[in-house]
Amino acid sequence: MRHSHKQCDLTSDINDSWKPAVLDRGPFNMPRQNSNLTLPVPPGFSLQAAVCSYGYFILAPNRWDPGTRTFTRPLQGRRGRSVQVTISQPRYDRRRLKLTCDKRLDAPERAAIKAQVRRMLRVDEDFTGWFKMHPIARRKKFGRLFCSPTLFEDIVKTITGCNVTWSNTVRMNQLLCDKVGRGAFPTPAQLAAIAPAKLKASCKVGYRAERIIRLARDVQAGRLDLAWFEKPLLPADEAYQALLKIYGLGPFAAANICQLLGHYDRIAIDTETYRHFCTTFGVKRPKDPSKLHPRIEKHYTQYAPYQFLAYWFELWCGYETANGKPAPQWLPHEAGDFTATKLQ
DNA sequence: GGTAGACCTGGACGC
DNA sequence: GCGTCCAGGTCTACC
Repeated sequence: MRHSHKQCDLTSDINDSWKPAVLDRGPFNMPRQNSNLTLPVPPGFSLQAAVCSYGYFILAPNRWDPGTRTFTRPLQGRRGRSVQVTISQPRYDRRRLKLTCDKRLDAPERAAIKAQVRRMLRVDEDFTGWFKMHPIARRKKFGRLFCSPTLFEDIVKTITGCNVTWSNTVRMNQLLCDKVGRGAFPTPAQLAAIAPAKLKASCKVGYRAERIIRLARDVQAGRLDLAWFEKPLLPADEAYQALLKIYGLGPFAAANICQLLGHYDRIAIDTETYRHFCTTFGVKRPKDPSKLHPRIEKHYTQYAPYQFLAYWFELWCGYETANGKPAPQWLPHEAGDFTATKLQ
């Protein structure tokens, strides 16, 4: 569990600076200003392994550039303004990430941007136990599953991933950013202000519109406190049961959000899990695949409390094999063709 | 508690 | 080009 683990002390804040940018002089040929930040990371940390480890890195507004091995996306700055951040890991100093922001930031804003990056890349989580248990995963630096800068975005992304093909999930997230978030991922306030019918029509989210907007309005009105789910030491089961009470989240979605919160002792079982389990372990797929749940759960008990990481490692390696190259080299259009419906 | 149907979209397929 | 069917997870009504 993320919050029960020993947290790494990576709070030092050195070398942050702002300087006149030469990247963009703007329409009036006036120099703009940006901020360059540094973020300390633990030994052995790999940016590309942390980013290219879970499908959400492909979803808008996230952008991984395989050529430059940099990650870019807008994050929330002060008073909700959008700050475009590019993250790289310099070869000369693997212990720090370089964050290039397109705006000049003050101290609180720098801290906010860093906190979002730390969440996305799970910089503060301690994976010692997992790496000890799984040497192959340790060699591949696999464990930090990519997630979103906010739990709200993680939940919406999970909803858009349910009951739909992956290519459709990609489209929904792109439209949410383009039509609602002005290029960034929509905030609860932005989504709360839209009528479900309008969201359905503009972002092609179908019946999910009501679920997404009800979530946004509950968060916006303070009826749902998402910070509660990120409390240190919150038991995984308590988080799971509370997630199930959110309208639109069932067992799969709640279990998936649990792993995004750093609780790995529960597997989010969907049709992809059935496919993987049956093909990998030579199990005949029953007419009612939900009968496989106890077998799947029992099989991964050997990896407790990291069941989901062990399962996802197998699945992710399978995707890389199917795609003929490691995830950091995938292009966005290449990542949508190897889920359950395509691989069976 | 268990089950069936509806929800929505894009893609595959048959004509 | 058009119509039909299917996949996907959750909710709700019904038994």
